[in-house]
Amino acid sequence: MRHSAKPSVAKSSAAKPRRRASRAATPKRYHHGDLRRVLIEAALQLVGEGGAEAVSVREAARRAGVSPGAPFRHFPSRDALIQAVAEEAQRGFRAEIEAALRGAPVGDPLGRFRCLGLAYLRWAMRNPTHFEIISSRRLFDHDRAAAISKDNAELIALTEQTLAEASAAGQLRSADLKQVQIAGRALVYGFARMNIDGHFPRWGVAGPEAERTAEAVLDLFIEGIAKRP
Amino acid sequence: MRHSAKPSVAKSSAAKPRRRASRAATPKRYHHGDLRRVLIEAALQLVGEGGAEAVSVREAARRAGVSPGAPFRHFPSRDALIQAVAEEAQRGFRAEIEAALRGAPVGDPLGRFRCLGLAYLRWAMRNPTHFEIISSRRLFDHDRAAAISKDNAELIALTEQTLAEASAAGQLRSADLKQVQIAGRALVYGFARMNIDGHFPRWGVAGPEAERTAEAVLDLFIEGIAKRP
DNA sequence: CAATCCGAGTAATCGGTGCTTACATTCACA
DNA sequence: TGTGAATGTAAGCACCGATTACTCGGATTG
Repeated sequence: MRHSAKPSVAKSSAAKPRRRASRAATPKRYHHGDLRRVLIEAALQLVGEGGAEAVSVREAARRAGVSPGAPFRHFPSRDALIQAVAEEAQRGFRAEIEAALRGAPVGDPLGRFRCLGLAYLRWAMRNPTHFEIISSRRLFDHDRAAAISKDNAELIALTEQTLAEASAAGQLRSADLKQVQIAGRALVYGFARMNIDGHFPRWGVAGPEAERTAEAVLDLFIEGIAKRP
Repeated sequence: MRHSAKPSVAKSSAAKPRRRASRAATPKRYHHGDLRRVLIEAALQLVGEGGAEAVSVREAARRAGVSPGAPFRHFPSRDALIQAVAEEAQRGFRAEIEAALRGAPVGDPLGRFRCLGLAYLRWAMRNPTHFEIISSRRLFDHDRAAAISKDNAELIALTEQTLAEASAAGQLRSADLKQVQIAGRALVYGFARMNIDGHFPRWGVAGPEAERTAEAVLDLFIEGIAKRP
């Protein structure tokens, strides 16, 4: 926020300095001990409260009980802080995808493709702020975040490969795999963003219902691309 | 932007006051004449340059050649300015949709549905900043923008009705029209947002190619929901 | 034509923001 | 036990949105 649209989030849970677990307890130290970690958590909290643009370095510092300049010892800029949050989120996302893939059917590529889509949607619905922060290019410089770009490229390659296997197994109707892949991505991305952007209330999709709708929509798409007798 | 990430857009095309067309020309007047209009245009320009969050009242005023406080005579807040921009964008969007619908086949509901999707995608691809500003709920209060909400509801009802006609004509495979509608919306919305959010470069979709890809992806979806022999 | 009303501009100011610099404190290792 | 590096604070810059008191000048009147 710029300033006065958020007039006073302030002064609530500030001033609770932590220290290394291996040290004796003294309630107030000059050195924080784990400020970087706490700042990331505070930023994540701020994302959840008002969107990624609402992350303010000062407010994060305030919540960490530290002076406004302190965060810049750990992050060269606000963007770098947000990028760190994004890397955190990306790790969680990747873990979810890989877990889902481990539980996917082995001899059924299209079924694996469905699992991928389902994991994508489920994670996005349950962690909308995390999803938002890794999805929009404007929030930070994706080119600098090598880990995130690499992760994304690998996941894209993974779906590509899965689709290719499905095609080779004769499970697909269309021959243009690239179009199928982009369409699938647009579908899940669009669904996840509709959730973030607050479209679902006017579509009559309530919160808890959204995850089931997500699955139904994904199945609709997959039936659409599958070869039928 | 918050401040120094955009250090000096300034001082370029400022100080060109306009006046009512029906008046004689005097190059500098105390009263601007059409400040509201010029501010909306400047804001639209700013959206195009740095995203909707980069719209700054001061910069808009600067480009209109007017003092920083002047815009608040026309808009009670920054959000109100952005909302005015959004209403402008929504008018253009609606006009595009209606034009496409006039040129759509009459006896072919699914064909009309395709026309709707195509118009949506084409407008979104050609006016990404306009699309962005009406798509995200966080940028302004949609509930206050009655015109936009009404427009949206009407367009949603239109696609619903078109789908119902297609279903009645036996053109659809699935019986759950609501899911088909949401899936279609997620597809086109996701595609449009992928464009805005800068995803296409890493998908190997270049700029001019995007519009053709959009059409192909839409056709893939429609074939997927259509009843086949 | 002159007086005046009031819409629409200016100038100054406030608090909030990202970020930088100079300084202070503490930790960890020699 | 010192001492340098790491990490905090304090102060201040430029910018932002928003408010207030003022001032200008176009249009409406008598």
